[in-house]
Amino acid sequence: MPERPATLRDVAAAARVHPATASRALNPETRILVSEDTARRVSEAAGRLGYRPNPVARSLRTRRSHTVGVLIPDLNNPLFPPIVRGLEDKLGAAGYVALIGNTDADAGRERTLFEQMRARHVDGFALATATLHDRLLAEAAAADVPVVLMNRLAPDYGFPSVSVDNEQGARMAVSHLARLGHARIAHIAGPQEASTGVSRLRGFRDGMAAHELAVDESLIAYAAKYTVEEGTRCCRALLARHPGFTAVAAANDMLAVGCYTALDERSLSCPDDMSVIGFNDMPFIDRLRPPLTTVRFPHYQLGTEAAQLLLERISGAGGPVKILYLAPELIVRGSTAAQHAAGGTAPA
Amino acid sequence: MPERPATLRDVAAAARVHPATASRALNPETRILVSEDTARRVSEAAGRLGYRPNPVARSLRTRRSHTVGVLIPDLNNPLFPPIVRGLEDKLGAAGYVALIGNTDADAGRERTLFEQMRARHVDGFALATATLHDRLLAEAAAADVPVVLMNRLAPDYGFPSVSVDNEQGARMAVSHLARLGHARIAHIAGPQEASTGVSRLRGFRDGMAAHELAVDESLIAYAAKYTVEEGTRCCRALLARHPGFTAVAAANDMLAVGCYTALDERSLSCPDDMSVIGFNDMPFIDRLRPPLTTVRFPHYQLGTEAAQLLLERISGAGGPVKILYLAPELIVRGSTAAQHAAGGTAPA
DNA sequence: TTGTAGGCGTTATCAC
DNA sequence: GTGATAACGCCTACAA
Repeated sequence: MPERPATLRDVAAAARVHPATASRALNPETRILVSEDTARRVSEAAGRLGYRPNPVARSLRTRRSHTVGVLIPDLNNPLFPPIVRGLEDKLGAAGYVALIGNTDADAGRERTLFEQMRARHVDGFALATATLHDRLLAEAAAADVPVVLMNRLAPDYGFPSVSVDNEQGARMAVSHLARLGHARIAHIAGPQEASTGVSRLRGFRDGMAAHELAVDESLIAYAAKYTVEEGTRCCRALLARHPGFTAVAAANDMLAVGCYTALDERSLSCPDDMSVIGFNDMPFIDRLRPPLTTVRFPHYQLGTEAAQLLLERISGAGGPVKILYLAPELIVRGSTAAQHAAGGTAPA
Repeated sequence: MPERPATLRDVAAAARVHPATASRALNPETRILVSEDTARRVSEAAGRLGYRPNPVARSLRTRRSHTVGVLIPDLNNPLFPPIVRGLEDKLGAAGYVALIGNTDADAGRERTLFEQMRARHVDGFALATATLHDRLLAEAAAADVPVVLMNRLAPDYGFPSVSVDNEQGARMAVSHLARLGHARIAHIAGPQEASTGVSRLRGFRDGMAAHELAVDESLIAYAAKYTVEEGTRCCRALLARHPGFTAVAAANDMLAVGCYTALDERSLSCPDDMSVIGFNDMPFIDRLRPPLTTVRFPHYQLGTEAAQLLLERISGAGGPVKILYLAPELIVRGSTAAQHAAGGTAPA
């Protein structure tokens, strides 16, 4: 057991070569430059001494930290853990580690974290916090930092991205409700500064049109954040206006869960009095009361694909910017039901 | 906008001092060594040039990475995100960042991650994966690496730790069931290589004894992991033995959720036919069907306290090793009910 | 094929 | 109080 961890010099000395040669022998890229025999001697010595290259020194020299910054709204939102795991698993296999930052959807916090990560010389960023008009993204683009967007788009800045086809997913949600006989359908829209918010709203409108259903603008509520509380607030507002709707399509599962609370307050039963559909199919949502009908996409895979794209950018592979869409899938559970004659919250 | 980020040399040149002096002026610890006037000139120049110290170079020199390794079983277990957030928030405030590793309760993966993090020169570890007899911990102790244990204990190795008082919590769970009139109470024990598993089992026994209830060993099932699937498997096994029990105390919420599935399979109603109580009060568990009665402790605070203890160890403050216990709290919800005469799964 | 030399950016340890 | 110097561990022209 070496008191002080073995360094390249130690290995070189043990193999009776110059440190530079040892470096070449140990580095896969340059191993060909060194003779078969010395290469073997060096790696044998390295193994014997338990040599581990010092990544800090390597980073200083190569200006690569093998570290990436990951910005998400909040790890407590169950949507993100599987995405982060996908990302970390893929990055880890390539020798990278992720620094996670939670922005709480606060632009100031986001900027602080971004700066701190840049100061730590991360090699790139995976951002799940992009907004459509985003100063941070503008700066990142100007500074030519490798960036990949997760779950959200920001077409103005030309970054690669991985996300579900939100419009398609929202259309599927509306179609499901329409086929169940619902005609007066409310929408709780997500924040309109995020692409998810506007795309799902657009998908909602398209879906309604496809079924020749009228969109009542008073049946669209706008959530300021993707939180349970905002879902409750929006659903309360819709119920207070009380225009006799029988179903709610929420822009994501958190908002849908918030609806449950608002319905409970009025002793309205889901799905008997009101159908609710979400978006994301986040973990455990299938075990709620009632199990939520929702639109699924593969979270873990979103993470691995994002990692893949980011690694490509970091390795400097120019090529065209890839925009990857994952297919949504409708998951029917217990929160939606056929509209029966007397159902709904008919106007007084 | 400087093309190349400003370095300490640049600042020194701009302030017309030697780099070493600039370093002293900028470093809070050594600022007193430098004259009022030059200190001002240097920081002014630093500000003007937008100087950001290069943490990689600093790490190489100081052998401090301002980075800590965090090992947890699985980020997808909803218990961990709030703990990790507490940890990260506290560490971040002190200029540290966390590297998260998911071990999936696999000793091999754990070792690999540990080694990789050591290779990256993390300044310490926060471990939520400790087992009672743990080679990794033995080595960490021998190597004198700063370590703090989260949620679990390992008394043999003398590390500081933060956890809930598991025995007390388990006793509270049993008392709750006993007061509801349950006498034949089953326990789904956690893995016995983890302190949580043995402490909660001991608390279960103590609680039963306190209420003068007999512990039927055939009513104790042992889960190999803290997963929903294991909970289902264990509950199935208990029901198959069918010894007329009316309540289950599970060693954690995941196991309790697994019970729901097993009960559903037999068309047994919770809480009418069977009361179920969990442990942890993890996020969203209050919205399950039925809402789970459980034992709560403050997750976020566990993270912040662990960060605090770790920072103390890293800063080299010797002192006695602190073992911190957080108080458990019983949270009564809909999964437990009074035992009624005809209830339970009476033997055939 | 291997050795030499220099430097990545910072800080510790000397002198002055 | 400040400057000079060296080193942290590694990589890479360039030279031999």
